[in-house]
Amino acid sequence: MTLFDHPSLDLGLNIGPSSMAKKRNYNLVKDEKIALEAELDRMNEENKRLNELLAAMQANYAVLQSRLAEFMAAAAAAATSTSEGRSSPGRKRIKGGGGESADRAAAGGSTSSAEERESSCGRGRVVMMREEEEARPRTTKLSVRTDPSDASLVVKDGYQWRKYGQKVTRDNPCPRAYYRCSFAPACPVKKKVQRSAGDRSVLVATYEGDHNHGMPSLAPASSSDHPATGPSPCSVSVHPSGPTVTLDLTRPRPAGQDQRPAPESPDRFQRRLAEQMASSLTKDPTFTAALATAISGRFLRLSPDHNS
DNA sequence: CGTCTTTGACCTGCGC
DNA sequence: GCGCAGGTCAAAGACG
Repeated sequence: MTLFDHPSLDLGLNIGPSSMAKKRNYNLVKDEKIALEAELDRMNEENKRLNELLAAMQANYAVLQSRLAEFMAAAAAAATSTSEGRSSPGRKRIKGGGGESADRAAAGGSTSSAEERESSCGRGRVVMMREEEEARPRTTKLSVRTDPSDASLVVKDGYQWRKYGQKVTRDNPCPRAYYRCSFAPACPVKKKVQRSAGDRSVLVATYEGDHNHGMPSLAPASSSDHPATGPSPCSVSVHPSGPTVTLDLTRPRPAGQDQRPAPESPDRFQRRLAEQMASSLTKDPTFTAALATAISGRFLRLSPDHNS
């Protein structure tokens, strides 16, 4: 299908030059109008269905996220009870109470027995897990595919970061970069960025903590920092076969959004999605060229030479 | 001149 | 206690 055949690009421009030509094409235009209205109805129906699907997916996402948080907290609590309850060989007493290192042990993954412990320990355990969860800074991971030739350890996520260190770790020959949020002086969020050991084209960013301020890129003054190559879940491109909208819902959200516990309302999400699509389309030179071709094509089709 | 990056030194926790 | 590894500090230099 070419752009000219695409129903959404048929702009309905009645630019016929003479009344004779209009009369001749009256029936044709009428048929076309009916067909377009039918197509519009169909699209509206489909849009409605997709909206419902999107709302359902958002609900599932929220449920999964809360389950994951509960599961992680259960694992941490299980590890704590292990170090307190029994003697753990090969592990020294931890400075300052041992909460942090217990968390690290849990992050390492003693998760197999976590669920059964949770089920056997009852409600008091759950309350304790909640308290631990609040005390511990939240960590999220974000993988971004980049150009393999690009050696920089920069993940554009809309926030302003200040690099304060770089280190080569044992398990990965690629250096790990350490960043702090520099937008607000008191913002406790830290970020570690390192190339994946398996796939060098993938940057893995680990975020720690929650921002105590809004997203700087949402402010008009600093819009230049908006992620151009960042992990936007939506991308729009124009192919010879027509415009293509790619929505990658499998990817995690950017840090600033991901760290908000409450999911966005469907209305807000749709608006943001529409803004992103419109922005991508208007920025894409191939789209504007295709649009110009479609309009000029429409002009030519309605000219007397082409109607005879 | 202010901000940011680089990089070696230092600190801290963990395993032996 | 020592060594190792990850994380952080801070001085120096680059850059706009």
